[in-house]
Amino acid sequence: MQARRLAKRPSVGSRRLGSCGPPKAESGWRPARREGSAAAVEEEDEDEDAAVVEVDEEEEDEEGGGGGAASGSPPLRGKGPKAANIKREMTFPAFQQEDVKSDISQKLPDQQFLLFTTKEEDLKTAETKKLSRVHEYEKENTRSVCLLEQKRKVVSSNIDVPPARKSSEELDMDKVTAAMVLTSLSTSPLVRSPPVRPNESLNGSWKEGGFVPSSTSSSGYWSWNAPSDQSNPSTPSPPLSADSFKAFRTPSQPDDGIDEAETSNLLFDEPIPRKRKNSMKVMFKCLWKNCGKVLSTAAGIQKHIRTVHLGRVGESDYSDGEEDFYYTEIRLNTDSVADGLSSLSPVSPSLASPPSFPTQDAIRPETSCAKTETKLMTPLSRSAPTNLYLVHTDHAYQATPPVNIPGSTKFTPNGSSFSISWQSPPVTFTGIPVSPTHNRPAGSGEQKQAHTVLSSPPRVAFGLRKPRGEGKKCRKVYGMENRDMWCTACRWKKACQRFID
DNA sequence: TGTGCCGGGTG
DNA sequence: CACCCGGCACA
Repeated sequence: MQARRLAKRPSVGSRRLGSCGPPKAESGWRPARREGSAAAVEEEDEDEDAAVVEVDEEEEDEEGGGGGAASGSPPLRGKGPKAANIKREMTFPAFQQEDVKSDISQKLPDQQFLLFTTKEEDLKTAETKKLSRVHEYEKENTRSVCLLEQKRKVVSSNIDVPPARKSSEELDMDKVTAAMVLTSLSTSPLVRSPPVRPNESLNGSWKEGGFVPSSTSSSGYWSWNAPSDQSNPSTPSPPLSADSFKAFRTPSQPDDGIDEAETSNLLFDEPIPRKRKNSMKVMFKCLWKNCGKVLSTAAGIQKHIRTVHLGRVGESDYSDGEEDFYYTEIRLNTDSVADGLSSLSPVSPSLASPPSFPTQDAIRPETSCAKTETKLMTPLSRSAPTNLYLVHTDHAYQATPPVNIPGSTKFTPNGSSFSISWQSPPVTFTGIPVSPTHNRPAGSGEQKQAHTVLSSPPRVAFGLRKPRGEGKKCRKVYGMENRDMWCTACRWKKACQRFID
């Protein structure tokens, strides 16, 4: 016996080392580096983004543009105005990508015009019209940008958080946005009124591409509906115009407080019936420990994180996306609580989009972080003061704030690893490095997986032993001297089967 | 420190 | 599978 024990001990020791039982052993876990299989995830992320944009449009329709820029930005939320993101913001929804290639080339207004104009002077007229239209919209776009700014100031002053100054990146994004709008205007089949209406056969092909004449087409407006979405058949939103404008909007302008309808009006001089104004203000909160700084723009918060927390003073333009992990987007309801609650309902853009996340929780739990978190009301949202916070974490690794909240996922400041901690000190987490969202080198799937773990109590997550039974046990009842009267389980030092709790 | 019992070894 | 025990967590 003694000899056996002596022989066993070493093996026991090594065994324990390898086992992943109690948290104690886990403290030795080494986190996976964030830099992971970037390529694979990027592709996946692209899909997701496209889907998000798609859904966002649906939601936009539903809210009647009340969300304005606020609801327009979610798909791009959390993506700083980095050069890499510019590319992303130019990414069309999946169906658009298809259509843009095929349909636009066939159905652009000028080409439509060509279809129906044979004389040379008509061609010239078309060219002139086109140019004048471009100039016109250039003016109007400038005007709308000014108004956006104005509106932003008003909204920002309504809440106590001072708006971050528009960074140069944002301005660049404005330019990009304007350019995109102009481009789309010059190529869009119809913005105000089509020079010539397509004939029936053309209509057919438009339908195929998802463009269907709306019920208001008699007034010269066409609506554009995704084939799968027939819920809003008459929403006037020409391809690559209003929606595109929204889609191209930079996340650094999360909420300008401008109605979508207003934007459309500005851009298209269209008397769109006003709908309820969206009262959600999207802010970006720094999740760095003991910081909690809130800025109104992603760029601002990224800059803040880069400079203040990451100490990257000289590389303000450079971003590896790491700072994305350290802030979260919060939706600040400036309306009544009731409205806030309704906004928390599953209609939320990121929540009510099964198509966007076809492989949500059950199938791919690691991709559902943000959503799960929102559903579960994170500590941050719970600790929100008077205003209602709706926390969105689209950023990889970012589930809950790294502030002193037990049970939060956090990322170590060195960025080389992330960790889950149920207490303040982080417990490193081993995970499979998965999808870097966007263009960042790190993975988003990781975060979501981590969050899945967080969604359940730590005991369950770590599979700790069940609560000790408090009833009588054989040992107590019979005593050591009557060990032969014990149940076998007790004799074997297993859970008592005679006095089961 | 005593107790309950998990995890794993041995035969 | 029965049996045993190291060792951990908890009271």
